[in-house]
Amino acid sequence: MIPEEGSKITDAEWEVMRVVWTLKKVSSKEISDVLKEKKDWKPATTKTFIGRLVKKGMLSTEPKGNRYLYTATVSEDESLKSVTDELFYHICNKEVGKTIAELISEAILSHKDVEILEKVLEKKKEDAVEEVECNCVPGQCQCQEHHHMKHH
Amino acid sequence: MIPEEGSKITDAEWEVMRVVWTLKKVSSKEISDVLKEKKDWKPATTKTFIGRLVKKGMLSTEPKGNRYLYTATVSEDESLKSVTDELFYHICNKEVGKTIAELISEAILSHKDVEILEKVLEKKKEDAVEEVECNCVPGQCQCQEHHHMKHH
DNA sequence: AAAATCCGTTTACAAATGTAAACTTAAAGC
DNA sequence: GCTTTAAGTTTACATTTGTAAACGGATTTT
Repeated sequence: MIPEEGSKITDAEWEVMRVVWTLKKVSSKEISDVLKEKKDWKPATTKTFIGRLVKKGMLSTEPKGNRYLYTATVSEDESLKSVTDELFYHICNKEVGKTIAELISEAILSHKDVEILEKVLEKKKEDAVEEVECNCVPGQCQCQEHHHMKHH
Repeated sequence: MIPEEGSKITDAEWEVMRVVWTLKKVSSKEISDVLKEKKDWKPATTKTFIGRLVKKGMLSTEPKGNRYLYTATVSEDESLKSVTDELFYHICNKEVGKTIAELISEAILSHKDVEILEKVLEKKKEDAVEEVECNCVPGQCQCQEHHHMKHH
């Protein structure tokens, strides 16, 4: 089954997916063992989420004996993309830079990470724009205030 | 009223908050006009979210005539923090650098943004660590595989 | 063979969320 | 003064989410 267009992974489901992404091909027991540890979920709870993920097409099943082995149909990176989109959905395009800056300030990074980021930034210079276009509706960010907003 | 510790702003509520953050002190009509435009919400819908936000303490009210003017009790930056925390909650600490790198690659940034990011990175060098500690439960990221994972 | 266990499936159920109408009351218009 | 309107409050209701027990069939254990 192919995951529905735009099917979202909830927080609880994400916990399950992480286990599958890590272990690649797992039994439900392996999953619920991990989440028993981390979240103190009853096996029944984990089963529910596995079931929902299968129904959503995020997990595929391969029979092994009378049981299943589960694998992910979407990569962690792809899924992470929806989470970051979610983040940027909340702010004005113009603020994206500033927001990333904050992320960096607050993050714990290794020297190697910093190096990588420097490289990415260097590359980014190529397609950096003169000015980022605001994408907001008037009344949801300051940028357009002058040309669109009513005065009261 | 002070916002409850850790009260979350839902996606729909976020739309309302953005209007308030932008216009600083608004009537419910101003809010629902904006969201009529953007989300095609009936005024009743916007009213519901305003009400919930007031109850949660995210909006404070100041009477004006027999109506209210609403203001935010939390800043956009503070609130954004919860959204970004949410993001990093989903991944291993070790992957934070890589994830930020992806954000940068995909983002539309201005030259100025790039400059700012370079500065932040420069500063970050001061407290960059040798190696980022993994914070995952075994079975939820690869890092620990060798020392903790069972073999099957 | 009977009992205990394991796993997938079904059902349950409260809280949160999105969406909105209905109700109430005060103000504004006629 | 009555009517319409506008804003705040209450109620409604379907869906999603988190959490889990119950059920049913296969399997392993005794």
